[in-house]
Amino acid sequence: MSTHAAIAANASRAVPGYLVSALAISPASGTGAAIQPRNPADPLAGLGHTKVHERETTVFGEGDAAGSVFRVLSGMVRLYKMLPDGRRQIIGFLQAGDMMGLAFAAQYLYTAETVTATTIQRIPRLELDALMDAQPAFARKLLSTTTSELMAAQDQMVLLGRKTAAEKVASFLLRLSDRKGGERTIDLPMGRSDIADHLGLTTETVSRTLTKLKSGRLIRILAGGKLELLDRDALSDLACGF
Amino acid sequence: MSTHAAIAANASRAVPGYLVSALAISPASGTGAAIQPRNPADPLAGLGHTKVHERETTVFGEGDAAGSVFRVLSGMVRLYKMLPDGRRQIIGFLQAGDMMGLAFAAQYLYTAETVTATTIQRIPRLELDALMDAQPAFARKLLSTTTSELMAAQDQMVLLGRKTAAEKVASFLLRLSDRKGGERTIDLPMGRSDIADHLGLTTETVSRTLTKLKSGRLIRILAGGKLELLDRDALSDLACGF
DNA sequence: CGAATCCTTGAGAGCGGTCAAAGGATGTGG
DNA sequence: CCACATCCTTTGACCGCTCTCAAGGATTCG
Repeated sequence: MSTHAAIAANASRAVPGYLVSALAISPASGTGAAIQPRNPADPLAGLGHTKVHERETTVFGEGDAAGSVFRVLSGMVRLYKMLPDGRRQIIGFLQAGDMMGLAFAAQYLYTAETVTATTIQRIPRLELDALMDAQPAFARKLLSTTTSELMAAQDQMVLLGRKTAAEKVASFLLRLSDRKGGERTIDLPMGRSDIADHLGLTTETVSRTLTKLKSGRLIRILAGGKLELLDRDALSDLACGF
Repeated sequence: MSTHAAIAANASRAVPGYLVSALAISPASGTGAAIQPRNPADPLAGLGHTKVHERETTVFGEGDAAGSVFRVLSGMVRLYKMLPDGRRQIIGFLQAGDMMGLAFAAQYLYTAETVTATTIQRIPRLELDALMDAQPAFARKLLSTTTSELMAAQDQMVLLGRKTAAEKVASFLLRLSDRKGGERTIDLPMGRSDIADHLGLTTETVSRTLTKLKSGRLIRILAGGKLELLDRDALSDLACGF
C-alpha cells in the first residue's frame, strides 16, 4: 500500500523524465542523489550485479541480444536510435532511478551509452520475471511506470513535431530543472550534439539558441557544464507547456 | 485500495497531466476486422459498455476527468495534444483492438476523436483494476502491450526528429500497410491535415509529397480515400526502416 | 602544458512553411 | 436526381527558419 502510493506519486510527476523505458522506483530520483543498492523499500535492491561504467562507453547496442534490464543508480546515460546513414535520435537521458532495456523483445531496440561515469545495476530478465511472479504488485508498478514513460514520449512527440528551436530548448531546460525538483541551477553533462539529437536540431542551432536565451537574460551559462535559469516564467511561456 | 492510493496521489499533480497509452490486445488488430464483443479468449470481452460513435466526434478531451479506459472495436480514432496557440500533434491513429485512456492519471492527457464511425467499448477503471487483480497474467499482458506502444513511440520520435518529408510520408504509408498485414492497398480515412499533424508537416507538404510519390510511380491514389503501394521496395528505401 | 575536442559565430543555401487561389469531392436541399 | 454550397485537396509563388559549410575560439583531458 505504501509502496503503491509511492509509485503513484512518481507516476504523477508533473513533468516526468523524457526517458524511455525508464522506471523511477526511488523517490530520490532526479535529485542527483544516487540510488542505494540495499534499500528494504526497493524491490529491486540487491538484484543482479552492480558495476561502474566509465564515461562515454557503451552499455548495450541496438540489436544486441537482450538478456537483462538495467537500472541507473548514479550518473547519466543516453539512449538513441540511428538511421542507416548515421542520423541519430536520442530517445532520452537517464538518471538515478531510471530503467532501460525493459522491452519484451529478443534484442535491444536502442543503444545505451554513458554520458558521465555511471553506476548501473544489471538485472537478468529471469530475475525480474521471478520478482513479478512473486509480487504481482510489482508488475503493476512496472506498468504504471511504463505508462508514465509513454506519456513523456508523447510530450516529446509534440516537441519534435510542432515546436520551434527556441521552444524546444526552453522545454528541455525546464524539464531538466523540474527533474531536479525545480532548482534554478541545472547540470548539462551532455554535449551540444547530444542535446541537438534529442531535440531534432543541429549543434549549431542549439548553440545559437542558447546564446539568444543568454542575451535575453533568460539563462546564464556557468562553468563546468552548468546553467542557471534566470527567468523561469519567460522560459515557461516560450516552452508552451513543455 | 491500490486504486484509491493511485487516485489520491494523482489528484495532487501540480500540473494537469498528459496522456496515455494505446494498446493492441487483439491479434486481429488492423486487418479491418472488428473485435468481437463476446470472445471467451478476450479477457475484456463483455466488460463495460459498447457504443457506436459518429464520425468526427469527440470521445473524450484532454483534461477531462478520467474514469474509464476505452477500446476501439471497429473504425478509427485519432489521439492528439494541442499547444496553447492551436498547433496540434496527433499522437496516433487507433484501429480495432487498440486501447486508449490507460494512463494512471486523474485526467486524460490527450483528446480522442473519431475519424470514421467507430464502435468503442468503455470500461470503468474499477473494472479494469478488478480484472488485473483477478488475473495477474492480464496485468503482464497490459505491460507487454504498453511496452510495445512505447517502442512505437520511439520510432515516431526518430521520424519526427530526423526524417525528411518524403521519408516521413513513406514511413507512414508502410506502417499503415504493415498494420493491414502488408497489403498493397491501404485506407486513408483521415484527411491530409490529420496526416500532416501526425508527421510534423503541413497539409500542403503532405499533398506535394504524395504527388511526388505518385509521379515517381511509387504509389497510386485511388478513389474513396484508398491508396495503392506500387513499389514497396522503393518506399522502404525511402522510409529508412520506418 | 599541449593537443584534441567541443563550442560559438558567420555566411549562404535549401527544405518546408506561409499565403493565395483554383480544382475536386462530398453532402444537402430543392 | 440534380444544383449548389461547402470543405478538402492540389498547385503555385515566395518567404524564412533551420541546416550546411567554414573557421576561429574556448574548454577539457591526458
